[in-house]
Parts: sequence; C-alpha cells; structure tokens
Amino acid sequence: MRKELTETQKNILDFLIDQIKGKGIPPTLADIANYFGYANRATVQQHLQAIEKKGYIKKTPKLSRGIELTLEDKFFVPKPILGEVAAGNPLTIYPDAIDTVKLPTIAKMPQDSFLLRVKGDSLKDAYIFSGDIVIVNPNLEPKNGQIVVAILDDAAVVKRFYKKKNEIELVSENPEYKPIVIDKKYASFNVVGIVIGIYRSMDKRAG
Amino acid sequence: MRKELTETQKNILDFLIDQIKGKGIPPTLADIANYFGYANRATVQQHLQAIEKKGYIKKTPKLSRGIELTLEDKFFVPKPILGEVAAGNPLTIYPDAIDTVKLPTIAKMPQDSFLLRVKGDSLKDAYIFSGDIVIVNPNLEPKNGQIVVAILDDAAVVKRFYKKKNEIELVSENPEYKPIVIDKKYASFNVVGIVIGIYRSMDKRAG
DNA sequence: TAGATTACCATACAAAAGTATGGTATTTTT
DNA sequence: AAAAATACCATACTTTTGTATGGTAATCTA
Repeated sequence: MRKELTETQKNILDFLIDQIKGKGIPPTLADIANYFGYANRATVQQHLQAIEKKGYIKKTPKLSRGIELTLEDKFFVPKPILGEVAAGNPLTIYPDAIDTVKLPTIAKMPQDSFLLRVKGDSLKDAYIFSGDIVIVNPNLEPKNGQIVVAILDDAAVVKRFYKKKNEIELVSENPEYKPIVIDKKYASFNVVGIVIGIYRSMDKRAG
Repeated sequence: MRKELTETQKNILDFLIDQIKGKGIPPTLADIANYFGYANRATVQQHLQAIEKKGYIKKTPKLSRGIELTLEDKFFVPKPILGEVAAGNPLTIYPDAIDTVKLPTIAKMPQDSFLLRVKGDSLKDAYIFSGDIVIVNPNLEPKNGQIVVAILDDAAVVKRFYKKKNEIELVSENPEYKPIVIDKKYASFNVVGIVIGIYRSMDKRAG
C-alpha cells in the first residue's frame, strides 16, 4: 500500500504528471519552484524526497529532470476534445473544448494534433463509430483516400478525401450519405486536418 | 525544402527520435556523446547546430534537454507488436515481436504496456476488428466487464472478464462464440493484462 | 587548387540543476 | 506534552549541462 500524499505533495505530483505526460518532459526543480512560487529549489527537493519515499515517483540522483512516475493508475491525462465532428451530417464545431478524454499511454501526441469526438455513423464501414476519438493532424497534406476533417460552412465532417482535376470529393463510407463535391470556387471549404488515428478508451464500456 | 542530412547527422537525429519518442525525454549532449562514443560534448553540439540549421530540430538555448523535433513525418515510431491475439478462437502468442506498427502520437505508452494485434471477429460487436492494435497493460487489476487478454493453454484470447464466486468467465461479444468458464483449478490460465485502449492507424486504409 | 563542409579533438567558462545542511513555524500524531 | 512530520526559508557547494573558441584532418565543391 502506498502512503497518502499531503495536499501540497499531491499538487506537486499533479504538476509532475501534467508536465511529464502532457508536455513530455519532466520539469527541473527550478521549474517546479517557479510554478508554485517557491523561493528555493530546496523546498521542492524536500517535497520530491517525500513523494519519492511514499513511492509515487522515482528519482535518478544527479540527473537533470530525472523524475519518473511510478504510479500507473495516474497515467491518464485529461486532454481536451475540441469538438464533435459529424461522420454523418455536419455538426457544429465548437471553438473551445467541450469535454476531455483521459488518454492513457496515448497521452503524448504531437503538439500540433488535436482530438475530436466522432458523432454519427457514416464512417461505420471504416470502423469508426460514434464516440470514438479521432486524432487529427492539421499539418499534413491530405492524400487521396485518406480520412480528413473538413469544414463546410462552419460545420465539420469526417470523410474520405479525393482530389480530382477541378474538384474535391468528400466521400462517406456509408452509401446512405452521398459524396460531397467541392469545386475550386467553393469559398467556405477547408481541410482542417488528416485523421492519423483513432483511439477508443475501453473504460467507459466496462462494468 | 529541407536540406539533406549527412550520415552522421542522420544517425544523431535517429537517436534523438528514438529517445524523445521512445523514452519520452530528450537526451543531454553528454548522453549523445556517450552513446556515439564522442569524447566531447562540443562535437555533439556542432552536429546539433548543423541539424538545427537544416531544420530538423529546434533547440531552446541554455535549457537542458531543450531539443524538439520539428519533423512531423518522423513522428511515427516503430513499436513492436508482441503477437497476435484471437478475439475469436485462440491463437498462439509469440515470444518475440512479430511485427511493428508505426504509432504516431501514440508513441509514448506507459513502459509497462505492450501491443498486440487482434485477429478474428469475436469482438466486432465491441467495435474491435481484425487488424486493430490493442494496448495492453499487464499491471492493472481486471475488473468485471473490462476487456482482458488472457492466456489459455499457451494461446491468447481477448475477451470480456467477469469474476464470479468460484469461477471466472470470459465472454465474447459475438454470440457465435460461447463464454469460456474457468474454475479455480484451471492451471494454465492467466490474465495477461487489461486492454486499456485500441489504436487503429488510418494509413493502411488510405489510397 | 582554394574554399567550404564535415567530423572530430581539446580547453575553458557560465549558467542551470541537483544536493547538503541548518533554521523557523505550524500542524499532526503518539 | 513531546515527538514527528510538514512546509517553507536561506546559504553554500558540486555536478551537469550548454556554450564559446580554437585546432586538425579529411572530404567535397566550385
């Protein structure tokens, strides 16, 4: 059994988790001191020793940023879901996060990617279902056949992308939905990004 | 256009990618020097400057381990798939990696997790399909209703876990497959781990 | 062939980072 | 009430880390 952390220690551990899993790199003592407004690194040092003694982290002596998390249960980091995206009919995309998922492992994404939750069933033949989280990278060039997120008149859709001579076709896997054809003069059309993966947490289906 | 890297620079960049995406933390100059057998950090320093000038990394001055990758295409790290796992009928699990996936983002998993590729369709009602990669954590306690990977007579299965009074039931979503009932005296049964998530790369389906 | 790039070396230094030690005040536990 | 743990402070010290500078040799390029 692990000993309980104090409030301060818990705050520091949360910061560590946030940095390590979110930002990808453990902070230095100075970073932590700075974040919490401590005047000395020694204060942080002592807290870390206490946290380590209770078994929540492991430190590598003398190594800068040598902090490792040992608590697997804590390895879930809330990530913002920026909106919902229609695999079927277009839905509104929200400017701010509408929810968060707890990504495990998956915690570390390229910083330029973001997450959207899929609503609707037009991609069910591609095995993407309502509720799945798609990982979207806005900085890759869409290639034919890839699944993209696109904006059409302030609504977002997830569909397969096909570039033709003078038009772009967005195709649903599900034949119930007709392909959307966009010619070059279509103003309010924009490819938001490419779906580089999907993730589905098993937690919610359990029990 | 990015300038081409020399062989040495490429090796160093590969090491950087391996460390950053695989281990989760950028190395120090000393780490790199040590790995390549350089006597001086200055040598590494110069290579990094060259690599940065060519646009493959970004360095934050004076910050320890302040190396960032800029090359998105490289953000795919090969991860070993340790075997295939039957969602339908049991299949053999291999001791060594049988393949690798390029995990994007997802690159950073808890170190104690591993990947298995699903074969078969008995979980298709849970929306897990043949070819999907399941992320398995062997260090979590299985709870009822969670999807687990279990070993039964040297074969592995992915099924829902239900612990009852004196027996454990492994249930497929697909009614075509009957539940497997294990009583306490079943010797060669072992829960390998819990499926904490599934990942599916979109790349292969594209084009 | 002169100049640039590459691939290393060495020494030197400043800043960052981790550590050690000792102190004070408050709270918690025994 | 005494002991222990917590939560901070300060100063001082050692390593680690990054950087600057200069040098040598080999290769590539104009």
